Formats: sequence, C-alpha cells, structure tokens
Amino acid sequence: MNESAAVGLPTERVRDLFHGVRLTPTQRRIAHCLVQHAAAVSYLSAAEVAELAGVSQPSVTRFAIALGHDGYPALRRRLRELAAGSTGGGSDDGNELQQAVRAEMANLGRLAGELADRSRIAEAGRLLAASRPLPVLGLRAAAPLAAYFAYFAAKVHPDVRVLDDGGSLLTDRLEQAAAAGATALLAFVLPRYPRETFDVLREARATGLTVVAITDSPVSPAADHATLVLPAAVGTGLVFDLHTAPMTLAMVVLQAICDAAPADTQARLEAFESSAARRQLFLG
Amino acid sequence: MNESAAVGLPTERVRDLFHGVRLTPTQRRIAHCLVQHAAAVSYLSAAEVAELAGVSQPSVTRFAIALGHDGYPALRRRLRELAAGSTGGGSDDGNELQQAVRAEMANLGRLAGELADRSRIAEAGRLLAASRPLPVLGLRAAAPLAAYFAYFAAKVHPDVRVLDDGGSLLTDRLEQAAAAGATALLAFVLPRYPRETFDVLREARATGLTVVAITDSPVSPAADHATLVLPAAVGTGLVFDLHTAPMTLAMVVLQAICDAAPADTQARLEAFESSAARRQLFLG
DNA sequence: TGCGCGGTGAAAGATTTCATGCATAGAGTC
DNA sequence: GACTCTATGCATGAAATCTTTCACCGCGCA
Repeated sequence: MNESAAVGLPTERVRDLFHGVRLTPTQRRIAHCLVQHAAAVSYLSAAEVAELAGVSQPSVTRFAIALGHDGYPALRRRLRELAAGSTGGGSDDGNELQQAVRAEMANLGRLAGELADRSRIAEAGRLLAASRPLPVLGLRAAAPLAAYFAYFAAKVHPDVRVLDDGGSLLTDRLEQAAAAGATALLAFVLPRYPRETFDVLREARATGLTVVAITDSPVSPAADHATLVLPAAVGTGLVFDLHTAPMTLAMVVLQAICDAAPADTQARLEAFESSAARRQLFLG
Repeated sequence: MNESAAVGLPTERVRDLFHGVRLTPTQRRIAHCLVQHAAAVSYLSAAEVAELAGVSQPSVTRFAIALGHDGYPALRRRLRELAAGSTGGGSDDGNELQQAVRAEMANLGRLAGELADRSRIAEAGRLLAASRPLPVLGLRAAAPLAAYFAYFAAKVHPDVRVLDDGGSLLTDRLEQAAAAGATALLAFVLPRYPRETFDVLREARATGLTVVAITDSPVSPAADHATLVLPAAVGTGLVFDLHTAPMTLAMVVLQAICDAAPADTQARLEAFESSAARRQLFLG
C-alpha cells in the first residue's frame, strides 16, 4: 500500500476507502455508519455493523467486497490499521479557519458546562411549552435561528409563530399572538443587537408576556428585558459571526419543551411522520 | 474536570484483572503477554494470542475462564472496554444534554481536521464568488441555514438569492438566476433530504450551474448531484437535528468567498457599515 | 517402580461469523 | 402498462473461531 502520507484525521482516511467507488443506497448507509463509528467498528462483527446501520448482514459483506477487499474481515483489518495510525497524530494550532472552529468548540464546551444544571433549561421548557401560541422572535442575523427553532418546534407544538421580519407588522403580530393567548416569548438576541429587537421586548413585557432570551452573554443588553436569560457565546473568529452555540442552546430548549409535555409531543411527532411518509417528502 | 472512577493507566487496569487469582506458569505467560500488548490483544483471536504468548490456544480459553469470564470472547470484550476507557475518556460524564453538546464539539473537531487542507474550501470560494447572481438553496430544515448564509453573504456579494421555499416558484427562481448570469449554486443538503432538493439540483446541473453542496457526509445523497461536496456532520443527540457543523462550514465558505475577492468585499462591507450607522440599526 | 495428580497441548465437537444462491420489490425504460 | 434490471433481504452452506474432551508428560510420593 502506498497509502498517502500520514496527514488527515481517521475520518478523512476512512472516507478515502470509498473514494471513486459507486455505492448503492444501502451501501451508503453502511459507509455513513463507518465514518461515524470509525473507531468502534473495527471491533464489531459484520452482523453488528449491519444492525448499527440498519441493513442486513450480507449487505455488509457485499459492501466490503465492493470496496475491493476479499471480504468483511479484510475491511475490518484495514479499519484497524487506520485507527491505529491515527492515535499518534501530531497537533499544532492549524490555520486560521481551524482556529476559528476550535474557538467554536470552546464556546460549546462552556455551554456544556452550564448545562450541568438543568433547572434553568427545564423552567424555560415549561414556560414555553405552556404558551399557546408560542411567538419566537429573531431579527436580522438572528432571524434564521428563530426560523430554525420554529421549524422543529412546530412539529411538537400546535402554534409556533415566527417574528422575524421587522417593521410595523412586527408589533401587530406580537399583539395578535398575545390576544390569542400567548403567555411567553422566546427571543434570540444576538450581536449586533438590532434596536428593533428591544422595542419588541419592551412591548412584550408591557403585554404581560414572559420573555425567555437566548443571547450571547449573561450581561448582554437582553438581560434587562428578559425574565429568563440563557447565554451562549457567539463566535467571532471569522469575518462574520458564528451562531453555533446559540443554535445548540435553541435545540436544548426545544428538547426541554418536549420533556415538559412528553405525551403530547410524541403524538404530534407521529402525526408528522405519517404525513411525511404519505407525501413522500424525504428520501429513504 | 475529567471523570473517573477507575484510576490508573490501562496497563495497571489490565493488571487488576489478575488481582488475587492464582495462575499456572503458562497462564502467567499469557498474562504477561496481555500486559505488554494490551491494546493490540483486544483485536486478536484466541489462537493469535496463543501464538504471541507461545502457548496453545486452549490455554488462552482456560485463562479467560480462570479469570472469571464466560470464555475468551468475554475477556476480549473486557479488554476493549479498558482500551476504550483509556483513550476516549469516560463517555458517561454529564447528562444527556451535555453529551449531545459534546458530540457536537466532536463534529466540529472533525470539521477542523478537514479544514487542514484549504484547497477545497478555496475552490468553493472562487466558484461562488464568481457567480453573479449567487443562488443559495436550502429547503425545509436547511432553509434557515441558507438564510443565515445569505444574510451575511449579501454584505459582501452584490446579488445573493435565497431559494428556500419549495413549489413551482422554486424552479422559476433558479431559471431566473441562471438567465441573469449565475454560474454556481450553493446548496445545503441535510437530513432528511427533501426530495424536492434533488429535483432542483438536477435542474441546476442541466442548466450548466456548478453545484457546491454543504451536506452531512461525503457519501450523502447530495454527492451524486454536486460538483464539489463539502461535508459537515449533523448532530443527532437530541430530539431534533443540530446543524452547528454545517453552519460553521457555511461561514468558512463565506470567508473563502471574501478571500477570493478581498478588495471588492472590503468596499461593500464599509458601505454597509456606514449605512447601518446612518440608520442607527444597532445598539452601541 | 508404580501410582495419582495437576498442567498442557492435540484433536474433535459446538458455536459464531461470514459468504453465496435465490426470490422479491422498486426504479427506470420502452 | 408490461418489462428489464438492479438492489436488497432471507435462508443456507462454508469457514473461522471458540470450547470441550482426552491423552500425554512431568512431578511428588508411597
């Protein structure tokens, strides 16, 4: 085996195994599984990998042969070699892109630390789950995050309303939500803090809504306007801001909402699934 | 910070397996062999260990049973756990939310590894920077990501067009973009892979557009429809998917676009800044 | 010297793991 | 709408791996 230089993570080298080979959908599932569980797979039997990937055991054997090996054990040996070679990898700071990504990992690390105490998150979940409708605010840079949260939240909550475009209509929509029975508002308040966001927050509190704010710091300008502040740092290593930690926190809050009303959410999820299947929305 | 109950190096913990058990000379040879090749042995069969230790294969089985296991495979499983525990650290730390966030950190870590080679990213930047207009595709769950990218991209590119709502209008918009001079398309293709996304991708390639796809795996269904595939894993530790790694990759691509035409982007950024200041868009 | 006994390896039996033939389902084609 | 062709899972046969049985060897002892 010439096998390229020692550069690259195990993931990348595992990926090279598939290079240029045409794979069937089932084989792609197996490949995906290998990439994700690269280290563990080198211990597993063909049947175990099959279960992990949700395919039949013969498919795993055929996959190994499709990649040019004599059989599954040969593929597994190959994976073991890759795993062994990866343990002694060198480490340096890397280029500026890598540094930015690593800084983002650190942000997530701090978030993980805060999540050790679940009580604040759980309370956010209770507050938001109880609000019908549930308005979600995110303006300008925060608008995609609000939409992202709302997309998934709508699968477990009967009435999620995104407030993501500014202007005079914004206040209308907030008042309509309050009139319809909303009791809480989830707000994404991120740099560079659009002025309009705070106008809405003031309005919301005046209307009696409980404001849960996902923002970039416990001392952000949102703190003055929110009942419950959930901080998650924004990455600043690239030209534009990275919102991975707030995004993660958003999904954690959504999980808390699900936990607050498990039976309810489960029923809605199943309804969505059957509808999606009927409409063949997705591949696979 | 770290776990852990079981203190000590793997070697030491392997020794603990023999603790207080009376061993025959042959078994001692096997034990010695285990300590020396602890990591490798977890891959080997009983016969291979036997050869390594210079004893017969049944002796290895008997050794495993003498240590209180059901048989040699059980002992090997035990060794694997020890080996895994020493390399990967305790995976049982923290609650399920923290585990999900840490899994997301791992996704970012893999992404950082891939970014060691900047050539693919740089090429994506060149391809996309050159396209006027620049269509950005993201349907359903991927729509917020497309909007997020487009929000920032619009600050450095004169004509970014988001394609994020499905239906017949989608094709119209794509054709309009192509007619207006687009040469490339940035597509976010994430689980659960809406069918419609692939219709658009086929159409785009038929129109002659270069397709750059940000997707969750190098072997995702997007790979067949894209000129350039940029993978970033999706987090699956919570009820709904986490898109932090694709989001990060999106901003890395945007940075590459800026790098591809630095003077141009700098001028646009300054124009936006002065406009924002004039309109007092933001706090501070 | 003869006898018993624990330890060991060789070979046979049992079990798990892997590979292949076959029928079916689904996509694409005419 | 019928047909072909690929892909997939099931069932079965083949192979590897593991366990058990059994005979041998060396040692201590009467």
